[in-house]
Amino acid sequence: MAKNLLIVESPAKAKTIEGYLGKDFTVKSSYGHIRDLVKSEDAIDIANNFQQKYEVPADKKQVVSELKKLAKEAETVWLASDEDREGEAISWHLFDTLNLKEDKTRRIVFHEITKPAILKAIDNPRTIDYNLVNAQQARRVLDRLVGFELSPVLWKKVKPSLSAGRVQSVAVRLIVEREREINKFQTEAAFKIVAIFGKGKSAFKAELPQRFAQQADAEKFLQDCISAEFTVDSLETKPAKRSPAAPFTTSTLQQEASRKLGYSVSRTMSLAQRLYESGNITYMRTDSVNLSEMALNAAAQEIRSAYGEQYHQQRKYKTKSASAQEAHEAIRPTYFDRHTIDGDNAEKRLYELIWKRAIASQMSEAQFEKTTAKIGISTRNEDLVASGEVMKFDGFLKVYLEGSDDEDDNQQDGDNAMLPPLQKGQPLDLQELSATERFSRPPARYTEASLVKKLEELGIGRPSTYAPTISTIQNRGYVVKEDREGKARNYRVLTLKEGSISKQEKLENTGAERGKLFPTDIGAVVNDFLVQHFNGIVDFNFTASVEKQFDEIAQGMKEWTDMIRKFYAPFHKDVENTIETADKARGERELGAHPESGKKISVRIGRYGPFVQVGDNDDADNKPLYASLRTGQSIETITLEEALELFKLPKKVGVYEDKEMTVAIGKFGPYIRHNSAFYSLPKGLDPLDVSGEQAIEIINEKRKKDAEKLIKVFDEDPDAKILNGRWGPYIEYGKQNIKIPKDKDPNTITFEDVKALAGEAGKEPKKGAKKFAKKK
DNA sequence: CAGTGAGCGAGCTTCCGCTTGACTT
Repeated sequence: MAKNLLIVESPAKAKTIEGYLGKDFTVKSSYGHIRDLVKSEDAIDIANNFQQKYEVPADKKQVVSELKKLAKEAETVWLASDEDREGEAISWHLFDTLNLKEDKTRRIVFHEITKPAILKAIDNPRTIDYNLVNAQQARRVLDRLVGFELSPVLWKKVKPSLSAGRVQSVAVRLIVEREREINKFQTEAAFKIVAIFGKGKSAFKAELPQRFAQQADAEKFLQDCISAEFTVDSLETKPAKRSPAAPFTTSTLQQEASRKLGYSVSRTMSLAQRLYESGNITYMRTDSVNLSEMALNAAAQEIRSAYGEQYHQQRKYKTKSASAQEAHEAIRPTYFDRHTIDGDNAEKRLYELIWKRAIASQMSEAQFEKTTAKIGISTRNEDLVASGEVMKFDGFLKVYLEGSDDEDDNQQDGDNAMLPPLQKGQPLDLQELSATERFSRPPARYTEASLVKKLEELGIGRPSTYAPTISTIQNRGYVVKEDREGKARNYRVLTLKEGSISKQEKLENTGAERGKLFPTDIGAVVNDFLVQHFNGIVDFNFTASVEKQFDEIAQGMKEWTDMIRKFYAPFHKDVENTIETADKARGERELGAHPESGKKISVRIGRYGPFVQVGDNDDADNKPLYASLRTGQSIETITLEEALELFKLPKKVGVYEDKEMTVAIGKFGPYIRHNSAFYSLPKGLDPLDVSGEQAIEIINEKRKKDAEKLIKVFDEDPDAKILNGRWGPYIEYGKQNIKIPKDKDPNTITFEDVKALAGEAGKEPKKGAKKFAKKK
């Protein structure tokens, strides 16, 4: 029996540490927190100094009972959870739940999983820091109070099942406000002047630093240049350098994997988890950019042997973020000499990204020579500017260049190009001069990753919660991640070539978005409601200000119950006030009057989502008409014309086999409905233009395709079929799709098998039953 | 993927942070 039981938070960490410590130590994991506040209302006794009621959740019962048993048998129990607020609380919960004895328990901490760091920690045990534990309790209690008092207000005033919280509500607010900035953005157009000098290999570009707002001024500029002479007025060459970025934290890894590999935040995290579990990288939930001494040395050795001494430059990075708790190292490869790893493609790519970033962070800077030439125009006062860059030493760029969120492509023009040798006073030969109309751009919509970046800047959320928070706000229907098509836009180009000016009108696509976060109407209404009634909570500085107080509690300078009491009294009053006095929030907006009937047209949120209403509710003679908004439309931006369009559908287009055919637009686009079946319209076909003949054709074609997929229909029930799907045969039974088990042959399956496989859910599974099963 | 949109009422929903698997496709 091992004399010592050492408990860490993560099982992968436990395995590594066990290898360092030898036979005297059993190393186990708590799998994170082992206790939480009970779910019920009485979790916090407000009248009794915010006394909390904790319980061990069902999925942790087994962990706790195993740890209890091992703790009883051990001589000494070492609590080695992370050295931050949550980690300290985990140690305390373990101490309390496992009934540990003070004289048999040691609290130790380390920031890196290396043998010397762990041995050093064991030599320097301490006791549980109750100030830090209290800071965590304050954090936990505050979040519960805010979340569980605010959410029910939304159920009453907006819609059931909604949620609000310190973190998620600010995330939604950022997206709602960004969307409004974009909506009200006024595009400004101006003409950008670009000249091309010289021919062939010695051709280069120069730009006019200022732009012309008016076409006439741009044209005048081109006119003046017809007879002008161009000379190099000045030449300046300056050295420039670029330094590598710090190794990854959770947030920067998510951003860079999104930019360079196109991974969603949750995909990145699950891939990283696999890399961590296979021992290839250090812990992936961290806010630290710090590397251990051991890692610094290993990186140095690898850089020297792979690239040479001149490429190495030791660097220690400091965290910028004030909220960082730095319980771990930065994310780095466990072994720097592994340039690549075994695993699937996605894992490999993420590993290589992590490897390159960590290696580059210990490399020398890249050196450039930047040349700027000013080119005078004999007929004008302005100068054209040409700039070029020559790399003198690649340094860290040999392995890695950080991506950029900036999608601006015109900015980069000519920036990295090389200039031919030039001399001051040299006359230049103009090949072409163009004035192109360019437009100012609204702020960019958030991607998952850029939202994480913003939240981190605001100190809101933690590495372990960025990905879940983004899922939550999408699951609640506050935000959708979508592609949206852009719009065509005309722009003008004036070109001076061979002494004459030509004018052109060109077409470009603008505003197309891929994988961006858009607020829904319900998100906007909930946000406005919270901003109006609970401004203090959804304030961008709320978290920062409570964090400051948590820090004071952690330093023993403040009583946690005092802090919570001071917060709770006015907050609770607001809650009660709002329940009593606030109107129901529906986001209603009047669009105007119907052009023919003069009836009022309005939009608002209803039980089933945003819709348009024509006519008044209390008009007894004429019941109002309703139509749901389509994907991409919102009650904030829909116009009267667009709203009226919605009433043109669904439209009856004819009769086929004695049943009506109706064209409508659903969640997945336009479709024909016939005899309770759905048939999607082919792309490009305007749903308002579909004729009866076209509809019949579409229906028949779909039937033909379905018939090809069909393997068998059961005699006992025609709703039970075997079909050929994307991944092979499967059973369709009513609305349920069932995978064929490996031990069954699709050709010999009987109806009895189908019923057995369908199980309790049966032919028409209840909505609730399915949802429940998924949750469990 | 339709249709719906008033109001009643039972019984439910909900937070943030720390961890992994167990699910289906």
